[in-house]
Amino acid sequence: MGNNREITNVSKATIGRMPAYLRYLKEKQLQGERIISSTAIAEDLRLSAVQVRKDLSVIGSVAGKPKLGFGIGELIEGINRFLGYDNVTDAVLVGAGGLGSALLGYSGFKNYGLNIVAAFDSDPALIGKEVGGVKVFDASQISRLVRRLNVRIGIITVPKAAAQQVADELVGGGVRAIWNFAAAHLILPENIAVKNEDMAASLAILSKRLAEILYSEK
Amino acid sequence: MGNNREITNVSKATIGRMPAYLRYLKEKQLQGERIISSTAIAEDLRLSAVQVRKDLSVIGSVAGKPKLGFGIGELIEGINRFLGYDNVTDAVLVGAGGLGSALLGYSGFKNYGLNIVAAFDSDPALIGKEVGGVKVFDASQISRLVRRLNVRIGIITVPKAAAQQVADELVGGGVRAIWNFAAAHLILPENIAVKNEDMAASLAILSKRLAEILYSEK
DNA sequence: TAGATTGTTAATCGATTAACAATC
DNA sequence: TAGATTGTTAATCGATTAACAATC
Repeated sequence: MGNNREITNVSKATIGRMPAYLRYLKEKQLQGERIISSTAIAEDLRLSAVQVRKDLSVIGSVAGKPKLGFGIGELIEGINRFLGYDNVTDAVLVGAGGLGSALLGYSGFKNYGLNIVAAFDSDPALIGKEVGGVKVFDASQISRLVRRLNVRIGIITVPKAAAQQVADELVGGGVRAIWNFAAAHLILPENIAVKNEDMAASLAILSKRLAEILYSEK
Repeated sequence: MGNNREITNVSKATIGRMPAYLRYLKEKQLQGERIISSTAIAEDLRLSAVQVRKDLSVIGSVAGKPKLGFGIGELIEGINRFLGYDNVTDAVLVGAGGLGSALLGYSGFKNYGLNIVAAFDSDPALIGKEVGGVKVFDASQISRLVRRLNVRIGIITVPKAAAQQVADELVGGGVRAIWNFAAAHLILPENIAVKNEDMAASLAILSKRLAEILYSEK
């Protein structure tokens, strides 16, 4: 995150595919490959080769070589830089219940440039404990602690009913980006980045696709 | 899920917004409202009024009344039917670890027409136990049990390395739709619906937006 | 050199938004 | 009736794909 110097005129779709490229390329590198063509990437990732080339072109520093392809190491380095994985950003998580503690226990976020430095909950049984190596504080301390720790990213994993208030407190403490796992749509100022992780939306899309498939076979 | 009679020519984007409309309308209904205009919905949900009307138009049965707006009860019923929430579909979940047990403990899926009837794991400490009221079976039984239970939806919450094999076994048992929470991209036949829940992709989009906001203020 | 692959410009496709007639 | 709101057609915007020249 941190210092992505160039300002992004890159589509959300492209940004969203970058982590998948990164995972794929790392795997190839592990298998001892050093060079790969957009055609090969496209085939394995079920994309079109043009799209792969267009996506990869946003990593300013990397250029493919006609006839040969792209240097895998170079691409990995470029994507890491593009996504800001090279310098870690601090975050806090609010709601150390089921989903919250699952996220706290997930060690992979560090690879994605995210470091959860504190958690909050209103349950006295959780306050003061550690979950996934992260200390849980009283939810009443959100604004104060977020400000003191100078945190810019907040993760919300509280029940729907509490989500808006939590969001307001995070923003009050200086948070500028909210990753919202609650099934509630938050009302926030324009200059706050919000990403809703709407499970119901995902499930709806999957279910409709399933219905289509089953229907088309009848 | 179940019996969505009409075949969907509805965009993924529209389908994805439906659960948000539903939540919003239920809330309004709870507040005692009976009628609402597309303008009001749009304002609260930060959408455009035209988009709201276009989205709602896919619910064949519902028609708004010029000057008045839409009947809230009618809309709720229509969206429930559209999304197939009126008849529940069975699913299985593989990987009863952190994220898996969080999902098993989440009672809300039933409202979304999803009923998790069995879980699987390879950890002997979990097999035979119940998590969130759902029994955990040995992962070696996936295909057999899925077939016997006649399940069509599989949820994957295993580590990356195991995801492809689990997917293959689910499909082998007759699953036709996979909700994949593993950071792995699955290779599956054309006629299987897949929805990847790629946390890294979401986080990347959020981080880029944050970087833009912070940059634009400097 | 010949052939494979890149990188870019133009065309297409899909989704959103603007314009406006219909109507309660 | 007058005014607000719906529903639809056309225009715009954004993302993907096709076409093709450049090049190692």
